[in-house]
Formats: sequence, structure tokens, C-alpha cells
Amino acid sequence: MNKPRTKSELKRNQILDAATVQFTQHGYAATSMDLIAKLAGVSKQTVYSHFGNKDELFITAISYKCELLGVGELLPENLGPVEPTLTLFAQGFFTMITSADSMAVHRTCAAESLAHPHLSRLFFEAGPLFVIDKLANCLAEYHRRGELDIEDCRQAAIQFLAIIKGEQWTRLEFNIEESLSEQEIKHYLQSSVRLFVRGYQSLS
Amino acid sequence: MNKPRTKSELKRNQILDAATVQFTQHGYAATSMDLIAKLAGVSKQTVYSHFGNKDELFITAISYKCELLGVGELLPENLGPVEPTLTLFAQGFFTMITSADSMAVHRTCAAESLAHPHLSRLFFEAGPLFVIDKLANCLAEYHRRGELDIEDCRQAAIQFLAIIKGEQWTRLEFNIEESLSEQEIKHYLQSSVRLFVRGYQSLS
DNA sequence: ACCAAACTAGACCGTACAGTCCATTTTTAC
DNA sequence: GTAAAAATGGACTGTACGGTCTAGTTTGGT
Repeated sequence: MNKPRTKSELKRNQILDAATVQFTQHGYAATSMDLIAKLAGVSKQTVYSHFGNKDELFITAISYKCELLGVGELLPENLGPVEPTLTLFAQGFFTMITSADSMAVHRTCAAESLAHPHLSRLFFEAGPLFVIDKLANCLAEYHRRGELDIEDCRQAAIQFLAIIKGEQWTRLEFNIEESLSEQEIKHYLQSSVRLFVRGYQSLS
Repeated sequence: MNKPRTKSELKRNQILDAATVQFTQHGYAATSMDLIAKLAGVSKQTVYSHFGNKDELFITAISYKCELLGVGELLPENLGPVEPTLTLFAQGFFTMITSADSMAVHRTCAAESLAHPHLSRLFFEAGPLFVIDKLANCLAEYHRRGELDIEDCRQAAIQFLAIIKGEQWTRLEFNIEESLSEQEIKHYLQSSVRLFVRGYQSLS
């Protein structure tokens, strides 16, 4: 959130903050405009003058959050040796997608994907699609170098990312109490990178 | 649904049917008890005498649906050669998890996982966990035969299933208009099985 | 200092919905 | 056939919420 130069903008930001938290935490239906106004320390009318209605506020809030979550620099500019590089990436990616924030937004977008397809598409493009492309490029580079033998890099990227999500992510999605230990996760990620590299290694 | 011997049981089933459809189709919050009663061709009071309140009806309906969706016989008793067998399984599994019904239940359970953790656990166990175990056993058999070299079969099963879900499933989850073509999907599944088999092939 | 724009508190409207009540009718069981 | 159990429908309660309105107050630019 940058530069609230006027008090009005400040309030706008407060509203957006409160809305983002509520919507991602409790979903669309379970979040009331009254509560948002209260939490933002602002009158209800102010909420409505900044954002015309609940839908608009919802879309603005989630879009904003999607931006914030934008996958940062998960892949280095200069790629090192395959396995360690992919392992590092896998760990970063996994940490990101299993973060509380990321899970909350994902959950909300998926839940509202029927009522707000525009929104879920937004998330889909800013998240999955974006990282797929990024990884695909990286894999293409390894292919060029002859370190991996990949026919369809985009497909391979999808496969890689899907494996990394694995079971733990699903556990979080379903809010299952018991999650895997740090140890198990690390082991899983390593094993997964190995599987991927072996599956696509150059036969030469 | 079996043997509605009495008219009362019949009504109960009608209610359950209507509830299941509504809850999976529109989620918990967006489904009203009045509508369920109407669709079931039954008075509201009858709904409440069969199921004490909305929550109870919800849980009963979704549990029932989970049962119905229980992964059937996706894996043959007598395992054939690795790659064709896994390919066939992959196709069956993919078809199942991307079915409208399965998606609807998944969506609803995930959306309600915070408010109804008991329910999402139910789905998680009847679905993902169940099929993971089944596939793990199958992979163990291949390992025993020396056709695959798998250290941790459960992990490998998770990896396999995760890959198969891939991108298309996520597209459906987010209700993205454009989905992959039949052709692309088939190609993806084949490529994925190949990746898996190569990644775990015996080196002997 | 002044004026327009923005904010405030809170009342208010309409609607939707979970859940209850009740007087009447239908179904089931003996 | 009869009495208890279950179902009906529709009225009703209470509540929550999205959204509007109003009358008065604060803020910000000039």
C-alpha cells in the first residue's frame, strides 16, 4: 500500500485492508459490509462511496491481494546445475503456495469461481499460469544446454509444479489437522525433484 | 438410494436428493431450506423433522454423496505390464476427478473446510487418501516384481496422482472457460505416465 | 475564512432466510 | 376401524444483511 497523501485515500486503504482480511479469511457470503466498515474504523456510507457495492469491493480487494501474492523471484536469472536449482525452487514454491495468505486467497477464489468467474480467472493467471510459464522457460534453457531432454516444456513445468504441491497442499486445502512434518516435506520435495530429473534426463 | 419401504422414508430420500444437488451445486450459504423443501416436493416442517437443522442436513447430504463417489474399481486385481496399466488407471482416475459431480463435491467441501472440518476430512479420507493407499499397494507390487524401483511407495503414489491432476483440474476448479482438448489431455496423461515410469524404472 | 467535497452516526427499508407454531389432513400400524 | 405418527401449508418470529437516506461535522484547497 503506497502513499496515502490525503485522509480520504487513507480511509480507502483502511477499508481495502479490512475487506481483504475478511474476504480471504471468511469468504464472500460470510463477510458483512457493516463489519468491514467497523473494522476499518469508518462509516458504512464511506465504504459505499469508495466502492459502489459489495461485489466491487470484493473484486478490488481480491485483485489487490493477488497482486501482492505475485510470485516474486523464485527462479534465479543465471541457472545453476539442474538438481540443486530445481530443489531450491521447489522449496520456495512450496513455501509460497502453502502460506496462510496464499491458501486463504486460493480458497476464496475457488469458492467464488462460479459467482465470480472473472475473479478466479484473475487469480489463475496471476498464480498458476504465471509460474508455469516462468518455469517452462527455465526448463527450455536446460533443454537447450542438453541437461534435460524435454519435448514439451510447458507440460513438464505443469508436471513439476503439480508434484510439488503433492499431498500436503491438499491437506491444507481441506483444513486437515495433522500435517506432514518439516522432515517429511523436505524428503518429499527432494524425492520429487529426483523423480523429475530422472524422468527427463538426457540419455546421452 | 435403496428401498424406500414407507412413504416417510421416500420423502426423506427426496429431501436428501434435493439437498445434495443444491449443496454441491451452489454451496452451503447459497442454499436455502425453503428451496430444498420445495424441490423435494415436501413441506418445510417435514425437512426439519427428518433433519434437525441446516447443518445436520448438510453433513448428511455431503456424506452421502461422498459415499456414492467412492472410487470404484479403478485398478485391476491382476496387474498387467506397468506402462499400459498405469495409463489406463490414469485415464480412469482423471475422468473421475474431473467429473461434474466430483468437482462439485470437492468445491463444496473445500469451501466449507473451515466451518465444517469434520466434513472436509470425510471427503479427504474417502477420496484422496483412499486412492493414494490403493495405488501405493499397486506400486509396491511392481516394486516386488522388480519392474519399478520405488523406495517409498506411498510417496510415489502421491506424486503420480498429483501429476495426473495437472493443470486441467485446476482450470475446472477455477471455472476457467477454456479447457484443454481431449487430444491435449490424452497426450498429457501419456507423457506423465512416461515421466513417472522413467523416473522410477529399475536400473538393472 | 470560506466553500465544496468527504466523512460520520445512525435510523431506516426491503428482503431473505433459519427455524417455530398450529390447525388440518394423510399415512401407517395394530 | 381406529388411534398414533407423520406430513402439510402457511402464517409467524427474529435476525441479519445490503443498500439508502439524512442531517450534521470534518477536511482540504484556495
